[in-house]
This record gives sequence, C-alpha cells and structure tokens, in this order.
Amino acid sequence: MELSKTYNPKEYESKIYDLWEQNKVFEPSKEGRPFSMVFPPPNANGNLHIGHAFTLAIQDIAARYARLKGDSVLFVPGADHAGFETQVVYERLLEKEGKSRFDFSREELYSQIYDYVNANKNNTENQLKKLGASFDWSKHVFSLDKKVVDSAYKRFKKMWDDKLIYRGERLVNFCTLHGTAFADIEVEYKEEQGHLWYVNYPVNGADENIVVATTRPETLLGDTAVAVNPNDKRYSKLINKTVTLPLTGREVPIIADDFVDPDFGTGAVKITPAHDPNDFEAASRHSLPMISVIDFMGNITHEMPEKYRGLDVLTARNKVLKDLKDQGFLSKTEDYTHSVGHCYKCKTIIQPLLKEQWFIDMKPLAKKAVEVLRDNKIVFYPESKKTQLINYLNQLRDWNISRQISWGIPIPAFQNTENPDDWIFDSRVEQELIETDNKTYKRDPDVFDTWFSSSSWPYVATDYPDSDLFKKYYPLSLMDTGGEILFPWVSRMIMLGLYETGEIPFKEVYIHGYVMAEDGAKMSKSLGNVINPIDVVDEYGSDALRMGMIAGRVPGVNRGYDPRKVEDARNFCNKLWNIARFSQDKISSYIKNPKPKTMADNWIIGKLDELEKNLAKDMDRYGFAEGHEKLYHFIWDDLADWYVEASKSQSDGSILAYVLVQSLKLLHPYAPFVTEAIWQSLKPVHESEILGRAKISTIIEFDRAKSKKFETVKDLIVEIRNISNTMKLTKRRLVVKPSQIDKESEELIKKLARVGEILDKSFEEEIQLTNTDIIASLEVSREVLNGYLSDLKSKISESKKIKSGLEGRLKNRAYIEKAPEKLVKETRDSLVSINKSLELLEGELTKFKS
RNA sequence: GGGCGGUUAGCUCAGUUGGCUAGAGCGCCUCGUUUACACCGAGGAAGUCGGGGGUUCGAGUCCCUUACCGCCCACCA
Repeated sequence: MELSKTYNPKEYESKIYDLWEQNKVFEPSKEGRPFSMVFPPPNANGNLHIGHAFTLAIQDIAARYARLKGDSVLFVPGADHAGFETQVVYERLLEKEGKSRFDFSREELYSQIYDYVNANKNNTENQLKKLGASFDWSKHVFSLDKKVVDSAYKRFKKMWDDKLIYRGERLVNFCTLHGTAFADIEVEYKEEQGHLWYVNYPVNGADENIVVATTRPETLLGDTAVAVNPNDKRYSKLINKTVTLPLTGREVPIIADDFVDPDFGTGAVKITPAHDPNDFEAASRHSLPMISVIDFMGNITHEMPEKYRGLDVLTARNKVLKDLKDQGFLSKTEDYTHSVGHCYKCKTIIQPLLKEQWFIDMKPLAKKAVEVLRDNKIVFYPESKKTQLINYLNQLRDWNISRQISWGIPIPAFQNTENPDDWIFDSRVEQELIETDNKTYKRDPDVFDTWFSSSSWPYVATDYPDSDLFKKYYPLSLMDTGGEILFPWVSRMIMLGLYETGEIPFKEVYIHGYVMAEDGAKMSKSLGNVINPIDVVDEYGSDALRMGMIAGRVPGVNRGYDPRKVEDARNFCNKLWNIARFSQDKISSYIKNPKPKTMADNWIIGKLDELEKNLAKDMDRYGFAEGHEKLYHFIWDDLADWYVEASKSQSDGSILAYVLVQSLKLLHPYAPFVTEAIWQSLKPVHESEILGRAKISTIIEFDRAKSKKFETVKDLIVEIRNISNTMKLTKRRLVVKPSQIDKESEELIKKLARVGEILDKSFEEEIQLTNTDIIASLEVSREVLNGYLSDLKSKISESKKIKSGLEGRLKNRAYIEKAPEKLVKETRDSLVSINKSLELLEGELTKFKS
C-alpha cells in the first residue's frame, strides 16, 4: 500500500473503528487476568465536551494497555438519562415553541422526552467512537434500561425493609422556578450583599423588647419562637416568657437552645422552622409548630395575613419592612454579606421549604464507607482525594431522593387514599391507582434523583448478582472520574456498592482534573471559551487530541487546554507515519526474532527494552503523561533521529521492522488510529492481523558492549556537529588513530556527522575533541582556531567549576561516610573523567600561547 | 471557620522514596533541502525552582513561616 506524504487521520479513522468493531476486538478475551472499568455515563441528551474526551483518553489508554498486556478487559459504555438536566434542556425546547411543562401530563412529558433522548443518543455514541473508545458496545447500559430500573426498585425496597428509607416532612432545597427539590450537594452557594435588619419583639408581661436580627424579615410571619443561648445572662430572666409577634399578633415563647451564638447579632434569634434548617432542628427539639410562609411557587401562603397573601418573596419583604418601620418595630438596618443558595441551573434563590419526601438515612452507609477507606481497601490517585472523601462522608446528612419532575425512574411507592400515613411499596408504577387488600393506593408522583440509580453503576453494569460477568469483573479494577463528581457519584457508588453487594465497587480510583480553557478559566458556553473535542478531532485527528490532553498532566490538578500540545502530538503522529513510510521499502518479510548485528541494531534494541520496562512501571501507577513522554522520545529521538539515520547504510531491514512493530504495539494505547493504520499497511511484517489485538512481547537479546560503543560514537558525532556548527566548518576532516576506531564507527561518523575524510595524521591547526574516550580532533583553519579561543576558555572554566564541585564533595568527610557508596563512586568517576577532558582542553590552550 | 491544590526557562507544564551539571513541548537565534517527514533535520541561547528561616554530607523535593493565585466543604439569625 502506497502511503501519502503526511498522515491524514480523516482518511483512516472511521474505517479503522469499523475494522475493530467488525472483528470484535473490544470483547473481553477468555483468557487473561480480569481488568474492568465502566465509563462514567454521559448525559444522553447532548454533545460530548472536552471533559468527556479527556476522561475517555485516560480510560481508553488504561484499557488498551491492559489488553496489550494480555488482560481480559471489560470496558462498559453507558448513557445517563440525567433526569433534571435533561428535563431542563427539553423545557427550553418547549419554551421556544411557546409551551411549558404545565401543558402536558406527566406521562405525556415523559414519552416526549424519551423520544427526544432516543433521537440524540446515537449522536453521543458516534462521538465516542470518533474518540476511539474501545468499549464493548454489546454491554451498553442506559440508565432507564430495565435492569437499572429493577435494581433501583430492589434497592429501594431493601432500604425500606432495612428502615434506611423514611418518608418525612423535612426542609428541602426547593427551586420555585423548576418546581423541584434538590439534594444538599446540588445547591450552589454564592456570597451576596444583603442587609441585617433588627426587629423589636415586645415581651409580654415586661416592659421591654427583645431584639432579633434577620436577613429575611418576611419569614417572621412564620416564627414560632425566639431563641437565646441558655448561658446568656442578658436574657436569662426572659426565658419561658413570651413575645407578641409584630404584624401577626401571635404569641410565641422565648426558648433556650445551645445552638444560639450569643456573640452574633443581638444573641437572640427568631425561629422560623419552615424556612431555615437550623430553626427546623431547634423546633424539632422543642416540639414547636411549623408554619409555612412561602409556598412552592415562591409566593406567600394563604395562611398568612391577608395583605401579604400571594405576594412573591421580595415584594413581601419590602411590604413587611415598611409595615415594621411604620409601626415602630424596626430598630436598625445594617449592610451584611452572606452566602445564599441558588439553583445550579437557573440561579433562582433556593427556598428551604417543608415538604414530604423520601430520605435515605446516610449514617450507617457512610460509616461503612469510611471504614473501607480508612483500611485502604481502595487506592486513590492522587491520594489526597481519599482524605477529602473521608471528611465529606463524616459530615454527610440524609439524602433526599425525591424529585418533582417527570423525566426519571418513578418512585415505586403508593399512598392509601384513605390514610395518608399508610405507604406501601409496589412496582406497578405504570398505574396511578392500585388496589390492594380492598384499599386504594395512589402512586407517589415523584421520581428518583438520578444519582440514586447511577450510583449502582458498577454492579448493575456487571449484572449483579448471579452473572458470570459480575463474578469475574466485580469489583471493578479502576474508576476514573473528574474531581467534580467525587462526592455526588464516587462516594455514593462506594456506599451503595457496599450496601448491596457487601464489597467495594472498585479497587482503584483515579481522579483527573478539569480541562480548563486556555487562559485557565472554566470553560463555559456563556464565556464562549468552549473547545469542542469533535472539532479538534476533525482538524488534528483523534490521536492528536488524546496525546495533546494527556501530555504533561498529573492526576487531580486542573490545567488549561493547550492547542500547542495537540499540534505537537499531530506532528508526532506524522513522524511515526514517515518512519513507517521509510521502513516500507527496507522490510520485506516477517522475522519473529531477528538478530541484531550492527552497533546501531544493538543500541536500538537496548533502548526498546528499556522503554518497554519503564513504560510498564509508569502504567502500573497510571503515570499516563510519563509513559507518553518516554514513547515520544524513544520514537522521535532514538528511533527516527538516530536509528533510522544509522540504518540508511544497512541493507538488512529486519531489526528496523522489529523495532517498528514493537513501537506500534507500545504506542497503540495512546494513538490507536495511526498505529493501526500503519499496522494494516505493513501486513507481511507482523504476526497479528489487527494491532488492537496484539500482545506485548519480551524484547529480543542484544549485545550491551556494542550498544555502549554506539553510544560513544553517538557522543562523538554530537560533539563534531556542535563544533562544526558553531565554528561554521564547511569541510569536515577528522583526525583519529586507527586503533581508536573501527570501520563501522567510521561509516557512522562520516554519514551522521557529515565528515568528509577520516585521517591518521596531524594538522597544524586542530580542535581537540574532549567529550568521549576517543582521542580525535577536527582540522580547522588558523582563523577558525583563533575564533575557537573564547569557546575553549568558557569550556575550561565550566569544567573547572564542575571539578571544584566534585572535589568539594569528596573532601567532605561526612559525605564520604554518609552518602551511599554507589553515589560516592560515581562522584569519583566523574572527577576522573572531568580531569581527563580538562587536561585535553588545557593542552589546547597552550597552542595559543606558543 | 476547615480542608486541598498551585507558584520551576518568554509561554504551557513535568520533576516518583531528598542525590550530583534542574527537564519537555512550543516560542526564540544560527545553519541546512543529505533517496521517510518543513507537521522536517543539525546546533544554540535561556531558569539565584514565589520570599524568608530550618533539618541534612546534600533541598525544586522534607519541616516552619510568609506572600500571591485557584478550588472544595461547613456555618452564617
């Protein structure tokens, strides 16, 4: 096959992906140690972003490297229905048509969104294929697949039976625009400029006021107490008295509770149980009534005094303030900065509202998770993420799993129409009403939080509990995700995995940082700095994007996207391509274990051996960037710049073929497309039809002495090039004793250092070479030699500096005694060789003096 | 308030348990078209590793302290 001058990814990538799929390259092999991963399921509703591409790059490299090693690799793709997210996207579409979710029933909306998602699902899958994802597509899991839904029901039932699930009227984080509650972790807090208003509450039976400070004066309509610290002497005589609530005239008690900070505000705090989590807890402790002031639309409820009813929160606040002022209750106003929770989608202020919801008691689940983490049952990269996770788990509150949206898995719970406290579990969720024991039950209209189902991913994807898949591949080998879902996803997979299967869900966790925009800011549509990975693939190729993102990145740290790295990676692919182009003519047939003959042969085999071993070390600890750098420099520097050049004078191409074949294997995880494209064009040269299925092999034997000799000649060549370039030598004649150098070295020097002649005689004007053990010199003119003087002087002073450094160290007795013996020996050797070259250099200097 | 990360060449970043002359890519300068590649080749310049102190024979690496940048969590009447 004729290869074009530059590698054109577009010409090959989709064909190669088809080739892999048709040959079922990504199915787990029967033999080999199990290695398993699930890909964090992207939302089924849209396009992949750069973060997906990065996650995929990491995992795909790990998967392909495992296959290369001979592991049996299970790599499972998936898609998430992303309940709330997707419904928001769909509502935006409806909005464009002038409609809203209120125009449809729950069932209608669900089926519309289902059709919409189905139409978009292929899009995401095709993009993943473009990125080279080596998934076993036959194992694909969608989070609304029957097995996921069944598992959610089973788990809900089990938790219900274990009394881990409870239904309760609790404060939930409610977005009044979207009309749904959120988990604590979904609320976004932001610092905001506000005010602290001081309000007088007249104490009954005493001629005084108790002053409370508040940022939300409208909520005083729902106050059911005033609290002070029990040890606060200022207020001790008022405890158990009552106050008359301004504007409502209601009488509420003054209570004592430890949670009140005497130093904040006035040390007295109004208690509004229906709209503040602390107040809610205090009210529970003191059995106080809870009065809702704000409804689920964000307006003042009908239980409130008539003049405020139906007003939105802000209008109500202003009216309350005016009334307080007019009636003399407002004592003062201060500016105050505090943090306010917002809906992470629409930025509406989150209202803590009282609502009946399903909650999971997290304490026992978190406790088990902390135990396995403390026992180091799961290895984290970077390790610091484990500590962060433990801290998070230790302060975890109960999890609200009810969502008031249509798009999701219906909660399989039914309420007795006659008795609101009678709830039963039943999976007949397609019916709104069911009959059991002659009683009628009505389905809970809510759906599960998406994370409730996605947290079962590791064991659902492997078909827990009885499948062979589960037995072989669970716990998963590696879980890689971005830092942003360490808490919402990783933590819950650990807790639920332990709860349901009794085992950890994965053995290792790799947390990668975000791919930021070039300037280090977060990528976001509103800033217009988003990089679309598919555009990059179209321009530079899939391999280039992968390697460009991986290069120089460490786990857990956010870094900007660097287009220069992608471009460099594209060039690298082209370099490899051209090595193959060059090799094509040189190699004819496949020899499994060729014999290295020349110095260069032995040297490159030595380098290849070193590469394979070091790469294994890097990959064992998921050092993706380090591995990449080693491959890059081996292929570009050692193979292309030295071996290919040296081998141009060789007729036997068997070692070139061997090294190329092994290099393709080792690079394949990082650059699957270009390596496979080359592999396919080199058909007669290797044992395996498809590179994606090739296995790593032990590198053939080589002669270390010959390899070392090549290294010396290489150093000599570099020195000749250096002097020739800086001194601008046009004609290069090298003087060296025949005993110093053999025929093979001579050829290499002539060819690679562009030396015209190698002679066994002295010239009047010469520059002595000092970097190797070979005594040699370059013939130069008097003029050049004079110009060399300053170079020579700086070389000498540099060598002297090094020399004195080495001597200083060796004079230090403590160094000799305490430093490792090997190091001291190395220092002595260095000193010997620096002395030798210094001697030569100083000898040169005498030429100028004479 | 608590926790975490970053600060190394003009730019973007590596630097694994302390070890010798601190690296890479890009950019920059000089030269170059020699039977793969200009998405190229050869050579070169460029860093007192944020500041200060300490431990050590030896510190970019460990400890203390300080400055700046960024992230996360909790509370906020």
